[in-house]
This record gives sequence, C-alpha cells and structure tokens, in this order.
Amino acid sequence: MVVKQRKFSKLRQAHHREKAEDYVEMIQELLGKQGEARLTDIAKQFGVSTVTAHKIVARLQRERLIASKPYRALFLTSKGKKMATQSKHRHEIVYRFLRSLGVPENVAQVDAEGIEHHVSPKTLSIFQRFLKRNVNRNQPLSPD
Amino acid sequence: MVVKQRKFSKLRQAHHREKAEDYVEMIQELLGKQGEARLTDIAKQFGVSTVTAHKIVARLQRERLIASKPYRALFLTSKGKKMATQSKHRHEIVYRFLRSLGVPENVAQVDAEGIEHHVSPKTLSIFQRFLKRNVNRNQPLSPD
DNA sequence: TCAAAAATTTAGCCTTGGCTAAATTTCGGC
DNA sequence: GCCGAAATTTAGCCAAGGCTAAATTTTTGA
Repeated sequence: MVVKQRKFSKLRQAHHREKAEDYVEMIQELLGKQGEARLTDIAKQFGVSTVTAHKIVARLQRERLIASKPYRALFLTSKGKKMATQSKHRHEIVYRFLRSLGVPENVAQVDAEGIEHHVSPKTLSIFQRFLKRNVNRNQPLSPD
Repeated sequence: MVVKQRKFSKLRQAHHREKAEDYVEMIQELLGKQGEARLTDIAKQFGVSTVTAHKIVARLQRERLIASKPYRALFLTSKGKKMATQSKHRHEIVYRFLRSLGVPENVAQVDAEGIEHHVSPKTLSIFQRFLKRNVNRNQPLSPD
C-alpha cells in the first residue's frame, strides 16, 4: 500500500484546492469561449509563465482533474468538470451579490475571485437568499 | 547597491502580505489579551509547529514588522502596529457585515478570516455603509 | 515540403511554508 | 544555585509554485 500525500497541513490543502479551482474554472471558460484550452492562454490569463502553468496543470493531471495528450490541448475529467461547475456557481453568486450591493463591475470581478474560495456553504446560501430578495435592484442602497 | 526581493510575482506578494497580516494581527491580539506574544502561543493559534511559526516570524522581522530579542517575546514595530490595526479593522467590518446578514457566529468568524484579505477598499466601504443602515438589526432578512 | 515560428515540455534554480530532530536558552521549583 | 522542563532556535528534509534556458514537438507559411 502506497501512502499518498503524506505531508499536508489543512491550510496547505486549502491553498492547494484554491489553485485547482482557479485552473479548472479557467479551463472550462476557455473551452466554452474558444473551443479549446491551450496552456499558453491559461498562462496568459493567470499572468504566469507557461512553465509555471504547465507544472500546475501536471499536478492537476496527476489528481485526475485535467486530462490531455502531450503537446495537445487540455480537457477536464468528469471530476474536473464537476469542480469547475461548482466553483463557477459559487463565483457567480459572490459576484452578483457584490453587484447587488452596489460594488462596481471591475471591483466586483476582482473581489469575487478572491472571496469565492473562502465562502462557506452557509454564507453562500445567505448570499443567495439576499439576492432573491433583491431582484431587479442593482443598487439597493441609495447612491449616497 | 544590493537588489532586494528580486523575484516576486504579484500573486506571490499577495499571499505574502496575507500571512504578514495574519501574524501581526495575532500578535496584537495576544499582546492585548495576554500582555505578551510568545511564539508557542502563536504557533498554537495557527495550528502549526513552533518551527514554522518561527520561520515566518523571522521573515517578518527582516521586513521590520516584528521586533524581538532572541528567545524573548515578540513585539510589533510601528509599521507592524499600523498593519495590524488596519487588518483588524477590516476583519471587524467583514465579520459584522456577515453577522448582520444572519451568518452564524462561528461561521462568520471563519469566513471573515478568509474573506478579509480579498476585500478591496471600495467593497469594504460598501460593507460599512450597509452596516450603518442596518444598525440594531442582527438578521435583517426574516429567519426563513 | 520543409524551415522557421510557436507551443509545450524538461532541467535546474529559488523562496515560502510545512515538518521532525536536535541544540540552545530561559524559566520554575526546590 | 541548580536541574529539569519549557521555549526557542538551528539544521535539514519536502512540495508547491515562481522563474529562465534549453530541448522537443507541432503548426504555419512561403
């Protein structure tokens, strides 16, 4: 019996999962928008070198989230798709929640990306409830 | 002329700053609650070994956020105090904001710690505005 | 077609932040 | 004052995620 992933603190794992979510989410987005997900584009989107992107993708392949043949475009496994979809969902809720409070588009975009990984299911459902009760209101609090 | 911090991507720096904020905030809290900040307590609070805590503290000493004599308790420099105070302030707002939405105490505590580092000044001020308009209401949305 | 360009991968380096083991210093009690 | 316990520090290991340089493979255009 091989012991895998011997040394991992919870915090390390958390950071780990965030990266995984960011990458599968991006791949899903590229697949939708461009029809395929190339390493070069991924690297550009994250602002890192292709080498760095490659390393992370290689890890996620080992974890069976991403699949691909050498030198070819990337795909998501069913596990990867599931993660991407859930992650995207969370992202959307956080983004729309911030927008509904009156946070400007560009700011909401950036903040949502940072925040999404730290929102528990409970808080997320509260954000959702808030959204439902604020339909059609983009800025529920008066402008000033 | 020595070049310091040659290699640092923005993302790395961001993660870096988060750790710094967590540590100075914790030290300020321990100073307030216990009168002094010992490495052992910091390690316990973060759930890491004293060795890991020591390494991070050593880095923050190099960055002039923390000061101490060898084998002695830790203090914050004025730079460290400033960072801790600002960080604490952000934390408080995020926490109270979540609570005002109806997020349970324990959940809000955890989520606030994750979220606080990713809230831009603009979003933070919107949270503050929201709070002002919801004084004395702990759960502005009906329980269900 | 086939050579140059582009994309991907590999090799090798670095820092951070995890750990354990072991050394050192300080503290507490007798 | 001193000895053992506790706390701190050092040494040395590992993985992740940065990088550049260089090798390899695929794509493209003349």
